[in-house]
Amino acid sequence: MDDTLRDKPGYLLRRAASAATAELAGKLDHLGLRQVDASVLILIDSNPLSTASAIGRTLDIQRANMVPLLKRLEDAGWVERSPIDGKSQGLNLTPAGSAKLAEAMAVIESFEASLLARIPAEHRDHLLPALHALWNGG
Amino acid sequence: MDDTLRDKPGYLLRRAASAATAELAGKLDHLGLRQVDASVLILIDSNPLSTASAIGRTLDIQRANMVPLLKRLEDAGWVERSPIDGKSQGLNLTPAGSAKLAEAMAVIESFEASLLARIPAEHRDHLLPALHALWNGG
DNA sequence: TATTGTTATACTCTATAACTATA
DNA sequence: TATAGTTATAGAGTATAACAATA
Repeated sequence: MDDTLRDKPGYLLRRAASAATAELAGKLDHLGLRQVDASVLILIDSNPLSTASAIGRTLDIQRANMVPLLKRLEDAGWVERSPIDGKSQGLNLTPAGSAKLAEAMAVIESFEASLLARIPAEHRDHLLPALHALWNGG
Repeated sequence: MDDTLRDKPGYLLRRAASAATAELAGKLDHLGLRQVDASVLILIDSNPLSTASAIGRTLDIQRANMVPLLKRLEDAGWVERSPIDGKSQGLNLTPAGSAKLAEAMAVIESFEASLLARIPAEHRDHLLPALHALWNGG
């Protein structure tokens, strides 16, 4: 099959992202985490007391879809809420959440390192700047 | 919001792909096409008489999901089938399908060019080799 | 035995609309 | 007026299992 699409940057981008996504998802699955769960844990950890809405805005997740997501993290005992004012709730990691995040970070960092290792050295350092330009230049 | 994720290649890859995907989807929408429709038209064009199963394998689309997809393209008058043997059917573009593909290609190529143009010149030529290594090196 | 095309179905992810309460 | 949290729901997209017919 002649795959004419192989050299189209948009197609390649999608396929590479999809392959990487699937691979990482498989590794995080062993921890009982989806990628989005890990992303939320990371953001809460580096932004204690931020709200569900703010986390959602950063990750492009609708407010409404944050509800079941956070419920899952709360039910697992990884995240807790504390009232900020009458309408907002600040999110924080529990000790169990911090421990789970540490496990997740180990998986993620080894995965990211392995991603970069696959790229020939002469191209490697150009990937992040290029992706950054693509993401923001839209 | 401190976005710790900004410099993780896997995350950046996913966000860049998602942004590019959404942008191209918007442009193809004017033609009544989804991205996957365009991909299928492209592959049929460069591989006449290939089967639905073969197209699906190349694009990582399940056989079962090719059925409604091809039905849509057939109903639009862009694709036709001709029996290869008792169990396989070869796919081809109709003249209307070729015309639609030409429109789609114009959109896609201008989009791809604009994607590359966003990348600073010193990084630009490294993107495709890097993505290729990521996609295949999994 | 393996493959093609197909049907039916379930599951995940995401989007939208509406509502309450508070800032 | 705008925002936070929530509920309910709809729509894509994708995955799985099963089947008949053919290679």
